[in-house]
Amino acid sequence: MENQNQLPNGKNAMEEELIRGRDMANQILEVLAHDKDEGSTNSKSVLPFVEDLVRKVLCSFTNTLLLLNSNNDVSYEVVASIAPKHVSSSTSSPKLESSDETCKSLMNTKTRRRGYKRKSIAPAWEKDSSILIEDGYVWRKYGQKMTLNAKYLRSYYRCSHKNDQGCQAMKQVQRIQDNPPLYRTTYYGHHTCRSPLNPEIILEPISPSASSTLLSFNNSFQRQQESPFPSSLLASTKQEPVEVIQDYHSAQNQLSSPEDLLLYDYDFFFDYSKRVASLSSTETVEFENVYEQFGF
DNA sequence: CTTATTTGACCCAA
DNA sequence: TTGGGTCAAATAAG
Repeated sequence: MENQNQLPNGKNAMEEELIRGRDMANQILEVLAHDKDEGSTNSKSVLPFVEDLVRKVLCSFTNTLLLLNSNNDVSYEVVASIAPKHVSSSTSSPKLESSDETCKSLMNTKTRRRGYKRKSIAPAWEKDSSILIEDGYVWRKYGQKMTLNAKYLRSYYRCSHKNDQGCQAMKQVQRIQDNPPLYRTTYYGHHTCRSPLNPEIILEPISPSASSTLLSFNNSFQRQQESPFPSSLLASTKQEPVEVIQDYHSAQNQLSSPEDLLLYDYDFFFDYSKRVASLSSTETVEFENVYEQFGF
C-alpha cells in the first residue's frame, strides 16, 4: 500500500482512478461469468464479445498502471544472462545451439539442467487486493513456493506468450492473509506480446501526438530513450523490418529461433501505427453489429 | 492427442 | 549454507 515510493503529484490520483477502473472492469467480468453460468436460453449471445472487450479494457488498465508505476530508470534491463546463448531449453528451439558443445554430452537424463535463468529485474509494481484480480492477460503458472515468513504459498506466473512471442512479463501472487482474504500481486517486466485477443494492446508507450499516423524511426528511438521500458530487443534489431509474419495466427505454432523472436518484437512495434489508424473504424462496425442483434 | 498445472529437484544470489 | 526463484517430469484437464 503505502510502502511504494511516493509518486510525484497527481500520479497517485491517476493511479487511484486506474485501479478503480480496473476493479470495475473486473466486476463486469464477474457479472459476465455469473451470467454465463446461469445457462442463458438465448442462443446467440454477445457475451463473448463483451467479455473480450472487458479483457481489452483490463489490459489497458494494467498496462497503464505498469507504466505509471515503473520508475523510469534502468531497472528494466533484461536479465542477467547467466548463459546468454541459451534462450531456452528442449522443445522450444528448433535448432539446438549446435555451437555449444557442453550440453551435448549431458543428454543423460538426470544430469544438470541447461540455460537456467533467474530474474534480475526490479518489480514494476505491486498491489494488494481482496480478490484475485484479473488483469486481462493470460498467465501460465510455473511454480509455487512456501516462503519463510508467510503462511501461504506464493505462486509464480509468466506470460503465456513467453514461448511464442518471447514476452518477458511475469508476476507473483501471494496470499498474505485470510479472512478477509488478501492477495499481493507483484508484476515484473512488461508485456511485449500481442495476443490474438488483444492485437492492439502493446505496452510500448505511444505518445498521443504520434499515435495517429506513421511513426518515424526518430520517434521510435527517441521514445525508447525516455521510455521506462527500454526494450533491448528493439535496440538490437534496428535493421530491416522485413516482412516477418504478418498475421500472428499462422505464426502461433511455428516456433521461432531467437532471431525470429527479435524480428517479431520489431514487427509488433512497427505494425502498431497502422493498427491504430484502422482500429477505430473496425471497432465501430463491430459495435453496430452487436446493437443490431439486440434491436437497438 | 495438446496444453496447462502440480510438484520436488535444481540452481544461484545473498 | 540457505531461501527463494526456476525447471521440467509427472499429472491433470480439455
